[in-house]
Amino acid sequence: MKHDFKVIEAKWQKKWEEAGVFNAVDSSEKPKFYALVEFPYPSGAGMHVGHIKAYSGLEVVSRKRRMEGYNVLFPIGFDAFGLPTENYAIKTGMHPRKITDDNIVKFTEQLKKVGFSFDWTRVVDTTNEDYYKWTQWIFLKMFEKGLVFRNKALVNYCPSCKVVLSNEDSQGGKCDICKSDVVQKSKDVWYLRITEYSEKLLQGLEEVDYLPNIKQQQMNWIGKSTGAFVDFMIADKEEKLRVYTTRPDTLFGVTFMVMAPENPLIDKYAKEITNMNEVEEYRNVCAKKTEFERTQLVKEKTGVCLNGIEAVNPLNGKRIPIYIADYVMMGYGTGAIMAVPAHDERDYDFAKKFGIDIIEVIKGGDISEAAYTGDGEMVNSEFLNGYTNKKESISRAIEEVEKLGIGEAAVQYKMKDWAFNRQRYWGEPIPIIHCEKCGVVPVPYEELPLRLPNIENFEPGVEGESPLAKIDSFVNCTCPKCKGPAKRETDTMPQWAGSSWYFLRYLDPNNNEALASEDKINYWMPVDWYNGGMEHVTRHMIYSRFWHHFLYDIGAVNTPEPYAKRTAQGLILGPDGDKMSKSKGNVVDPLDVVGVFGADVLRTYVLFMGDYASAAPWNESSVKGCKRFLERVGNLCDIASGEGVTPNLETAFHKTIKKVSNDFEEMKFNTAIAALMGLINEIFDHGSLTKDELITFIKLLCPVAPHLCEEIWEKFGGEGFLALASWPKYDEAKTIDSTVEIAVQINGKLRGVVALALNCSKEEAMATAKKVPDIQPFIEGKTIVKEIYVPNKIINIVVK
RNA sequence: GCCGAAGUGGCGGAACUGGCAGACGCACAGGACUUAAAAUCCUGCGGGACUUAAAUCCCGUACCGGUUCGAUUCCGGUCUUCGGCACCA
Repeated sequence: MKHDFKVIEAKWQKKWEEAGVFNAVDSSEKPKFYALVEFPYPSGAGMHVGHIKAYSGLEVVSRKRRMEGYNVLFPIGFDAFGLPTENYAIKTGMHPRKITDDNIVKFTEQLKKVGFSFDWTRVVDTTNEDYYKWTQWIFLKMFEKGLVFRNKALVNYCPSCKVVLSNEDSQGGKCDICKSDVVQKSKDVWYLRITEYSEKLLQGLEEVDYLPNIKQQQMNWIGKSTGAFVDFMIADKEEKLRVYTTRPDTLFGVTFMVMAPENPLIDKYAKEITNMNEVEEYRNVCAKKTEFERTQLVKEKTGVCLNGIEAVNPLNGKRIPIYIADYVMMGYGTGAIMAVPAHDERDYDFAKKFGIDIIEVIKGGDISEAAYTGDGEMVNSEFLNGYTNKKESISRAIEEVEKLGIGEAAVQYKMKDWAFNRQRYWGEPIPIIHCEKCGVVPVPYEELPLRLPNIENFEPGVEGESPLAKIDSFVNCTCPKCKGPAKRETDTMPQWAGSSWYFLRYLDPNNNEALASEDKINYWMPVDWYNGGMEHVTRHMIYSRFWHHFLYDIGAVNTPEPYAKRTAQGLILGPDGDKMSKSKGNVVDPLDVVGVFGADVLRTYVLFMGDYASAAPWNESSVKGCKRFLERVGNLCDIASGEGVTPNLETAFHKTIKKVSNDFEEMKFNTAIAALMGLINEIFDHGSLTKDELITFIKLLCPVAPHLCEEIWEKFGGEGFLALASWPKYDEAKTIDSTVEIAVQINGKLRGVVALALNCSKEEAMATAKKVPDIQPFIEGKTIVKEIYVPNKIINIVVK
């Protein structure tokens, strides 16, 4: 039976929407299931096949859950603030509001055409003032709790976008948006103190079910290291020079100190330093380098000795020189290090170049050749001599350092505070007022939302100021504290702000009193399963976990961790195997596929094309294969008659129900679909099936190709929607064949196959195997050394 | 450099806990149907040897070695690709 996909897809999409089949209810006798996918940025280009794959995974799981009797929340929304829209506004003169609204309409239409089972009554839009009111509210709460601070700092600045970027947005020294080189610039920056949550974010990973590589990446990003602070003294001064080290047990191997060029201590002792000219010159050279140049390109060590001052090793009183060098960063640890050239490659290179002593304190290498970074016996280290266990020697060293009052055990994290402002229009205004008298004053809660003024010119200022800085009516205000004249902050929040809590708003999208009501949060949270891209693991995922931990600490949510489980889909590559991109011209438009083959085929293909978590290239021919499969499913209607079970197919059906049920849970959609293809091949080989079996088949396929399956369900008199019908059950006993074909090996080589009764005895199995004609020549006249029989698996006869 | 994942036919990919490697799909080849093509259906399809054919045998999961009756799977080493981090003390 042929089904016109254009007709049936439109028909069922309309019916589902009218009946509200996929609308979640906020309390229910049923168990709840909250499935979350990363909401799209509504770009002008429209949907990408990548979106389809990203949403299809939990789409299938959500549909299965509904059929299993869960109350499912599977929402969608739009993460709509951001630079591409603003840049488009600058180019075309259109207002970002208009662009965003148009794009949201377009995306909504496109998503609906694919038949996703989203709850369309809960759509959120981060640029809606009723939404960003609460983004601003969270910011003010953080401000209140001291997690927001302002600092003049060298920041990553993109000269092309004219915008300050966070470390996360400038990975590799390139602007995440336009890919131009990022430069360092001194700016007033608003920071969120995410570092306050480093340990919580790390610990939290232990309770959640994330894919191991996701956890690993987050751990690397947080970058915890344990060690100690140690105070060296500057010789003849009352000045401590504190360093951080992971190997306090190598203190006796310290032969010099290095400070970051920016270290303010240098200025303090400028008078003492006899070669200050040289020092200043070096500092200037360093300041011109970008972070990228400093960390990526420079392998040759450079630096300058601070003549006139020296440091003192607190354990043995030795005087050692102090250098400045750009291989030491101001932003990590204390901005100064103790150098142990014998056991650190960087210190070794530096010492060799500057002719500094190298003292071995760990045996095992040849320090005349290279730094030795392995383990070994401690030497030349007084009370540490003889230790061979690194852990023990470190804790002994820390013990001593603490006893002498010259330092303490310490922990450091690589993660830095979150630079939170952007000099842009299309973002949430930062609700802060600058008053000459009162300083920085938060906008009172009751004045939220602080609305974006309606403006016409979106160009940033020449110095990179926000376009809002030009709007006097926005800038000029009265101070909430002293009622005197004051000025508003004109920077806006970064794109990541709105997405840091959106999953809470889905629970209660129209609430005017709170982010979401307590009851709804308690009912729905945490998200049971979150799926998205690997590219968001170190940004969106870290940020939103941070916000959620904070909301938990102020009692606004019920759990510290927002997501119980996190998975990720792999990219869809272009047909040429390269990443899809406009410039390469290898982009596949999902709507083209829907137009030619239909949504069911598109959905089936993106799930069948390969392992869900891996990247796979698009292949038009393979799409046709999925089309053929669905047509064959339609053809099943012609050969379905009668009720009950077909004896020859019974085991195949039970096996398939089991496989599909399990595979969907493990996101192994490709093998689940393969199993259904295998089953349909068997059915056609057999020539007929019962109506009951057909219903089972379409129930299993429904999460993947719901339109076709609903249509068949209706034709065969199904009541209500197939989307809400019961998920098929299998009988474990019936998934097993009564006879098994097992391989017979001689000396581990396959020589024949034998059919045996299930769980048959070893004697019987061996006797049967030895009678097989293929086997006989191999055992005739030989001595049987060993007989191996693994029931239902294998027979192996070892002969000599 | 460090951390993680992976390497299987012409292609995308299967293979439970160590037990018949290549499921399923694509491509390709042959056949049926057709005036013809498309579509559909049937058959074959890792490489090699031998053979009219059937059958049979050998090799084969990046490479080298090991453990085992038996290894794509476990262990040691090497190479390659991808992702992340990176002068982080």
